[in-house]
Amino acid sequence: MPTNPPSLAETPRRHRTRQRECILGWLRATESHPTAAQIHSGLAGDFPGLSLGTVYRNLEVLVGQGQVKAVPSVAGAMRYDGNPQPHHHFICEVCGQILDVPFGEPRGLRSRLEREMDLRVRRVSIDFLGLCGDCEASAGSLDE
Amino acid sequence: MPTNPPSLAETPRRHRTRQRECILGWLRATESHPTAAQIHSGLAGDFPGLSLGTVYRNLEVLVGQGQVKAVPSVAGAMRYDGNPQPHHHFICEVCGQILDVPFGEPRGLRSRLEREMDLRVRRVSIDFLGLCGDCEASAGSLDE
DNA sequence: TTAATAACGAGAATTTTTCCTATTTTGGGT
DNA sequence: ACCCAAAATAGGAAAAATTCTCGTTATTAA
Repeated sequence: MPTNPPSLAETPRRHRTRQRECILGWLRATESHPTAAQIHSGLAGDFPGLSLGTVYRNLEVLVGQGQVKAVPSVAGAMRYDGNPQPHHHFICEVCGQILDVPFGEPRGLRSRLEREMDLRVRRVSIDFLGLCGDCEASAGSLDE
Repeated sequence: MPTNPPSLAETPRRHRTRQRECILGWLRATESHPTAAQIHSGLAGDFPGLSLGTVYRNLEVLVGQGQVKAVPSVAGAMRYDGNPQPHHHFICEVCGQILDVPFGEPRGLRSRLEREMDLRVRRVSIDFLGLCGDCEASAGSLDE
């Protein structure tokens, strides 16, 4: 059950709603790559009645439009990223924090795969796993 | 809630159990990067009473030992990979299939990040997203 | 204004994952 | 071979994450 088949057919004409704009705005305003539940409670102040289902529904739409990226994590819930620019992530294996990586995809990577494997690459996602500065500092003293 | 803190302390002495060996064997024998539920039902013939909890528990152990890799997916459940060698994945956005990529990490990638961002990289995971050969063939005629 | 329909909120339903408990298995000494 | 404590198991309950249903409301274009 993948998300978006590459069909360009019948795209519904989206209505602009306060809810969707707030979700997108909130996501753009944070660096934290939150879960759907975190977005929901973060918005609870402005939207006393915002439902979690609405958050999920809109994230799906925004991901489909390419305005938001879904970041699957090795542990726990899906994280969402309001940065639409192509970029990669560093994930701290201790605290779970996700950081944006300030450089792009190595040149020639996707064409190499397409050349070797008869398939079409549409995007490349690179995750760096390790210890963030803080966690390295506090763990470094114990085992090394 | 990340999986394995980098503590090298108290590793319990594992017992060898038929269940765990079958899970690992089954995973090594397939190319398909199955979910925990698929492993469970795939093994149901040999183990009439194998519980899904046992599958999850053992996968967790095997991942901790580095014998199995957990592959988070953009949509749906966690996938598991019995190939312990460092390698990367291609994921078909249409059929969801996961394929192993026959080459490794571009040189200098992790050191570049460590140089730029004050952190420790322990591994790099590259996912190529796109259309597999079959799906490209059947979709190519519609929208292109 | 009105018709068409996208989106909403609430909650039920599903799916995925973890946790708990009594019971069984394991490996190491006897 | 027998005993023991630690570790693992099945099974089911429970929690967490996500999707779906449905009656209602909001948005858009005509």
